[in-house]
Amino acid sequence: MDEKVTAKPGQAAIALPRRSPSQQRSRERVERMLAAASALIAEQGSDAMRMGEVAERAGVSIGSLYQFFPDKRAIVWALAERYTAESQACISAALKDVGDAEGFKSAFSELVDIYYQLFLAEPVIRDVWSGTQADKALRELELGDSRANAEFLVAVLKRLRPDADPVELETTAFLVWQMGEAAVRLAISVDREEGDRLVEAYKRMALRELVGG
Amino acid sequence: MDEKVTAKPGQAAIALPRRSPSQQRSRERVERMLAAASALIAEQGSDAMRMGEVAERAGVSIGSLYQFFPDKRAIVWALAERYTAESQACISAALKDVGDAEGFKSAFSELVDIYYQLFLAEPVIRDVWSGTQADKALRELELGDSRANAEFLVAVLKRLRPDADPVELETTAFLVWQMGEAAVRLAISVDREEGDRLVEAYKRMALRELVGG
DNA sequence: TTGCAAATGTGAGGATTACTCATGTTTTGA
DNA sequence: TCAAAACATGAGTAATCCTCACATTTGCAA
Repeated sequence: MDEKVTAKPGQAAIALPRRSPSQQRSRERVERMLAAASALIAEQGSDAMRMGEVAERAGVSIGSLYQFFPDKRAIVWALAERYTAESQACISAALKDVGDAEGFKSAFSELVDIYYQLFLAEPVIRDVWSGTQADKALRELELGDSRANAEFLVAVLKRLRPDADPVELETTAFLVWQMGEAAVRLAISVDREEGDRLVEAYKRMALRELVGG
Repeated sequence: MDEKVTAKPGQAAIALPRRSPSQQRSRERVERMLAAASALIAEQGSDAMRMGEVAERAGVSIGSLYQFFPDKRAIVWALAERYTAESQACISAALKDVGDAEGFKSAFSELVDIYYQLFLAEPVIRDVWSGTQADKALRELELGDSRANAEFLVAVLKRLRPDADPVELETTAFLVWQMGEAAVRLAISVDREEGDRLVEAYKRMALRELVGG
C-alpha cells in the first residue's frame, strides 16, 4: 500500500494509488484534489497543470497530494477511470438486449451519440487519451480496454450474423470501434456543425460495414 | 530571424527555427542534431528525450542546439515536417492520374500501404503525432494538413462521382482520411499479422464508402 | 593578405517544477 | 486513556529546459 515507485523523470511505470483515503476527512480532501485537477485540465490541459496549483485550489498542501497520488499522471488517470467505467456501463446497457439488425442499428447509433456527448462535456477524457498515446504502457492498457469494448460488439454481431467468419468479425469490430473513437475525437476538434456531420457519417459507414447496407 | 519566444513553461506558441544554418559546417551539425534526436526518439520516445543527450550524441554543445531550435518541440517538429512532405508527395503522385473507379481502388490501396510502411519504419512519426494531440496549436496545424490531404481525395471523387453532393463528399473524404490515419496508427500498435488484417479491413471499408461495393 | 562583421560555438548557471521526507497533528480503536 | 495508525505540512532535493555573456570561426571587402 506504499510502494516505492522509482519514477525516473521522463518515463515511469504505471503506479497505482499510493494510499487510499480511509477517513471521512481525507476522502473529502481527495475529492477536492480531483475536482481541482479536473478544472485545471479543462482550462489548460494536463500538461500545463501544475501540481502546486492543484494543491492550492484544493486547499491542501503539496504533500497531501502525494499522500494519495504517486505522481502527476496518477491524478489524470484516476479521473479517466471514472469516465471509462461510466462509458463501459453505457455500452453493455445499450447492446444488451439487441435482437435484430434494426435494433442493433438504433442501439449503435444511440451508443455513438452518448460517446460523443461524453467527450463534448468532458475535456479531461481527450486529455487522458492523448496522454495514453504518448506513453507505451498506458497505450497498451488503453488498447486492452478498447479490445474489451469491441468484444461487446462481437458478441452481438455473432448473434446477428452466425454464419460470418469469427476472425473477420473480430477484426472488423475492433477496427470499427477504434474508428469510432477516432471519429468522436475528430468531431470534438472541429466546430459543432461539422462535428455532427462527421459523427453521422461515421454511423452510416460503421453500420454499413457491420450489418450491411 | 531571432524572435524572442516567451515560451511560458507548460504551453508555448509554435516557434519556427530560430536561425537557419547558412554555412556548410553548421548545416552538417544540424543534420547530426536531427539524427541524434531521431535515434533517441526511436529508442525511448520524445518525452524521454533529453536535450543534453541530443547534444552529446550529436557532438555539439547544448548552446548550439538552441542556436537552431528554439525549443525541444521544434526538433521533433522539424523531423515531422520531412515525413509530412514525403507523404504529401506520395498522395498527389498516387492519385494524380486516376481515371475510373478501378484505377482509384488500386491507387488508394497502394497509398494506404505506403502510409502503413512509412509508419512502421519511422517511430518518430507516431511520436510526433501523439505530441500534436496533446498540444492545441499543433493539433490545429495537423488538422489543417489532414484536411488538405483529404482535398486530394475530394478532387478525385468529384471526377468519379460528379453527381454527388459536394458537402457530403467533403465530409466523407475527411472522415475516411482521418480513419485511415487512425487505422494505420492502430495497426502499428499491434503485432504485424493483426496489423495487416486491420489495414486490409480498413481499405475494404473505405473503398465501399468512397466508390461503392 | 588583412581585418572586421556576421555567423557559429560553448557551458556554467538561472528558473521551473515534480516529488521527498522529517516532523507535527488528528483520528481510531481497544 | 493512550498508543498506533492515518493524515497533514512545506521547505528542500534533484532533474531538466533554456539563456546569455563571452570565445571562436568563417566569409569577404579593401
